[in-house]
Amino acid sequence: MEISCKTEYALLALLELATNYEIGEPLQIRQIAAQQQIPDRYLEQLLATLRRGGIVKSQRGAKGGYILAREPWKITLLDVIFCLEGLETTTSEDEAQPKTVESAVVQEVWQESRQAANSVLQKYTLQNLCEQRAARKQLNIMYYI
Amino acid sequence: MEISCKTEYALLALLELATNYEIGEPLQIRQIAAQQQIPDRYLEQLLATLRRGGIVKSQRGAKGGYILAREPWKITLLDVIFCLEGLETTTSEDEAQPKTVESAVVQEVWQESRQAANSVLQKYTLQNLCEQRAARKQLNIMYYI
DNA sequence: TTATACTCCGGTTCTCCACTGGGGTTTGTT
DNA sequence: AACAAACCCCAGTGGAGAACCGGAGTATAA
Repeated sequence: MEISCKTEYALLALLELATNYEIGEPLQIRQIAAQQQIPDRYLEQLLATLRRGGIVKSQRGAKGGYILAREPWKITLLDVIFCLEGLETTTSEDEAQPKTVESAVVQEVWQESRQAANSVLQKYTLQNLCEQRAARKQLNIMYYI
Repeated sequence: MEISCKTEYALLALLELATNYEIGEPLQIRQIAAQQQIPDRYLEQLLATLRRGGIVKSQRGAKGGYILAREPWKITLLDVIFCLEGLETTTSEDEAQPKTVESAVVQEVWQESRQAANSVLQKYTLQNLCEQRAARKQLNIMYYI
């Protein structure tokens, strides 16, 4: 139940893109990686996944980089998770049919619990996170006064 | 976010123990393993963990086996999960302090989502699962009529 | 044309999970 | 007391996936 490194990297990068969204200019991988301390070659792969998932758009060539594919308040955290982790598990069409009545019951409860977690993740958008970050940075400044 | 094999095995075994709880006689690993199609040497380790966590009690020697440490309605699914997966992650005292404000915000949301999942798992006890199983078996019988 | 920046592909290292095996030790039964 | 059933501890293996790294392209603004 730990937050995976991959997901955290992706969200940190998306936060950078969200703050730059209104400017309209693309952010480059190098900049994001340096800002958030992420290995750049790895971040490259994550952004490629996000692009295929329709979360971000890429601009090739000089002065290129990445931009959010839509407004920050239209991207929920659940969108991001699904894009990153949802595909691989459902590709091989392994429905994992429960064989016994017992395991069916267990999996039902599990699904309900996962649904509860997802509904929380659906509440939050990149915009929300940006606001929370701003509020928290204000707090940090006040501590130093 | 998949249910781990370990957790499912443990819950299936505990369901067996819960149905036998009123009888008072211990159930042996071999019996549980055969009933629920679990590798017995692996189940042995899981039951040892559950014993150290105070979920089950063991009776050594001939006619020995395992019994629930308390009544089935006093054991929640969250108890079981914590016992199985909670310890290992917190042993090495790696508090994983978020370095940046951004990652702190992300982890806060993550924690809220996990809390939502946990509160669902806390609602359900082994007793509940037994009842659901019984209800579902009735359904299965009706399909055959 | 050229430098920039993304894109595709493959490999490597590392950790964890599911599982197996070989010894023990405890304890009820005979 | 001897025995066997059953738990108990420790150690190792194979496969899968995660986190990276690197090279060789390819598109595109300047």
